[in-house]
Formats: sequence, C-alpha cells, structure tokens
Amino acid sequence: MDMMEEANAATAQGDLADVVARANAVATRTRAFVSTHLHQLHPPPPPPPAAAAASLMPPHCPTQFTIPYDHGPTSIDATMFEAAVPATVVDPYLSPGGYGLQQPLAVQISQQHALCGSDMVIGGGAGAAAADDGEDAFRISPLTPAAHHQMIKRKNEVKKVVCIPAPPATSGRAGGGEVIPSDLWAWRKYGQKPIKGSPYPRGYYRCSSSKGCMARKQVERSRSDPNMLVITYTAEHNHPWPMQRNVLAGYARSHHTQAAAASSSSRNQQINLQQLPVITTSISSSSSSSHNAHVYQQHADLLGGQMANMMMTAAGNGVAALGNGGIQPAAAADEVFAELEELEPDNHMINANMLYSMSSSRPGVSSCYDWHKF
DNA sequence: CGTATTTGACCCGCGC
DNA sequence: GCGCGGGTCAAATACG
Repeated sequence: MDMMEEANAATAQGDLADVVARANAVATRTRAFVSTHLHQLHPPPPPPPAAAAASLMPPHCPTQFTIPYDHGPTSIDATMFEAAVPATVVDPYLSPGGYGLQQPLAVQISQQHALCGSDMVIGGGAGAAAADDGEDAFRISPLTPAAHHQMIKRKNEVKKVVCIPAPPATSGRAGGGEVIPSDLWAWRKYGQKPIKGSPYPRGYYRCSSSKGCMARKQVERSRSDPNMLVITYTAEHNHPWPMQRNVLAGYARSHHTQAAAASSSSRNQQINLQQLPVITTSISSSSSSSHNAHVYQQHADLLGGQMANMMMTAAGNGVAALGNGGIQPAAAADEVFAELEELEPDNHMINANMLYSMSSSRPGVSSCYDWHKF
C-alpha cells in the first residue's frame, strides 16, 4: 500500500515535519476514497460561531494533523485518522480557478503512552470507529532513535506543526529565504540553519509582539514535498493576540515583500489570512490537557494555525498560560471570532470539517485518549 | 534612527 | 571525551 510505504519512509527519516507533509500527500490521495465512503456517515456539522471568514480557509486545505504530545519516553504514536465531510459552502479560495474544490480531511494523530506500544499508527477509514479498525489502518514504523531524540528533546514544550502549501520562493530575497505566509502574530527571524538531509534551510522565528513572549516557530520546506512548507510552533504566546495595528507594526517590514508580490490591494495592509495551515500537528506535553483544550484545538485548527496556537494556549495549558495579562479560554475564543468577524464581516464560515475533541482519560498516566465527536 | 534580517559562533544533548 | 546536529545568540548589515 502506497500510503503505508510513504508513511514508513517518512518516519524512517525521523522527520516529523516530513511525516506530516507526507501524510498530507497521502491524505490528498485518500480524499477520493474518504469522500466516497464517508460522506453518508458524517453529515456536515454546523458552522462555527461568528461565521469565520472564507478567507481563513487555506487555498489548499486537505488535512489537519493533531498530535497531542504527552510527556513520556515515547515517540509520536499516531492512532487516529479522522476523515471529514466535504464542505457544504463553497469557499471562494477553493473555487475553480484557484486550487480547486477541496474536501477537508481532518487527520488526527494522538500519541499513546508507552503502555500502548510505540508504533506509529495512522488509522484510516470511516470515522472514529475506524481508529480501531486494523484493516483500514496503516502504520508508520517507530521513529529512529535519532528522530526519537529530536521528538523528546524538549518534551515539555508544546509544539504545533503546521503544513501549508509553500509560496514560490523569491530570488529577490537575500539568502534565498522562504516567503512564509503571514499570520496574526509578529515574528522576528533570529536564525537559520541548514538541516542535515534536507536541501532546504530551517528558519527560526520568535514572537516580536512581546519581549517576554517565548513563542517560537520554525519554518522549513518539506524535503519530500518542496511545495509544502512546514511550520513548527513552539511554546505559547504569553500575551493577548496583538491588536491589528500592532500586527501591522510588526508586519510592515517583515511582510512587505510578499504582500507586494501577492497583491497590491489594500487587503494586504490588513492581515493576509489566505495562507493557513492544511495540516496541524500538535505536540503537547500537557498530559493534563482538558477536554476543552482539544475542543478549542480542533475548532481553532479550522481557523488557522495562529488562532489554534492562541486557543491552545488558552485551553491546552490552562488559564495559567495566560496568566500575564492573558484572556480566559472562552473569552479567547470569543475574541478570536469577534476579531475575525470584524476582519471579514461579509463572509461566512465554509469549513465543514468534522470536529473531534480529545481528552485524556487518565491525566498524567493516560495510555489512550478518548475522542469525542461533536 | 529604529527595527528586522543575516550569519558565524556558541551552547547543549546525544551517540559512539 | 569527541563529534555531530539542532537551536540560539549577537554583531554586522540592510531597510524604511
């Protein structure tokens, strides 16, 4: 089976980002199957509150990955492969002439505790029940020790891997740096390193919105699919979502090139939201993650990595994560949606991804996660 | 002039 | 202990 082979190959390389990118490719190929077999099983969910803007949808939005990374001596163990139903409302970005109509396919990978074994498993098939279906599941072999090391090197940090279509590289930028899609936070690049085994360098960014903010992200192209950009978010923002003007302040310089290249419209003077994750992988150490954490996570994934990041901060790590001037989880979500509504008042949410939430049945020592469909 | 980017150096953890 | 690879620092540079 091609899917399994690719997954194995990816894992053998010990590159989580690559795994995600490959899984995206796999999921893309699987989409036809999913749409055929699952459409009847999963009626489209109601749109999220406040009608998220259509522009929030990525131009290419086939899959989402969620890997709650529990602390423990294990590598990433995928257990879930959730399929979603086609969108019921056409996204302008998905319309013909763009990237074509995509059927969202949510893929969730949860890490199991060592008690559950160390195999990387991505279940495939119809709905949550398929997670236990050995026939439809395809497995990804355990990570190599080196990869394992990389995975757990900072196991106490929350990581979120987002895979998006990579904009065409611009030769005008010094050092051949990536043109990374903008998001709602202000990032400052502080390093770049060539990565062994990959022809593409990895860029390191930290949040420049707040001095004390530990939020970081790494941006690199997938070695297996250069058209995919893998963004790894590390840690959380310890400050509220920057106001629009603040975003612009940090946005003006770091993004003017790509903004100018993308469009000359005044829209780019606001926030370019058209580039958003198609695969979202969460590697969270928060074994005590609440149910709501993942509810927020999944909801947020629909709206983009940054929002997910924000909301995961609010919920995944508890209120404490927002201690310094932060906002409460529910308030965070409300603010996010309000912000979006303000930004895109005329658009309506079009994402019809099936939403699943996950909670640890045994916080701290959980060997499995409970998945909730909603 | 303030801020962002670049890039070589340095640090750290791990495997051998 | 040493080398390797990834992550971060910070001085130099670029840009508006």
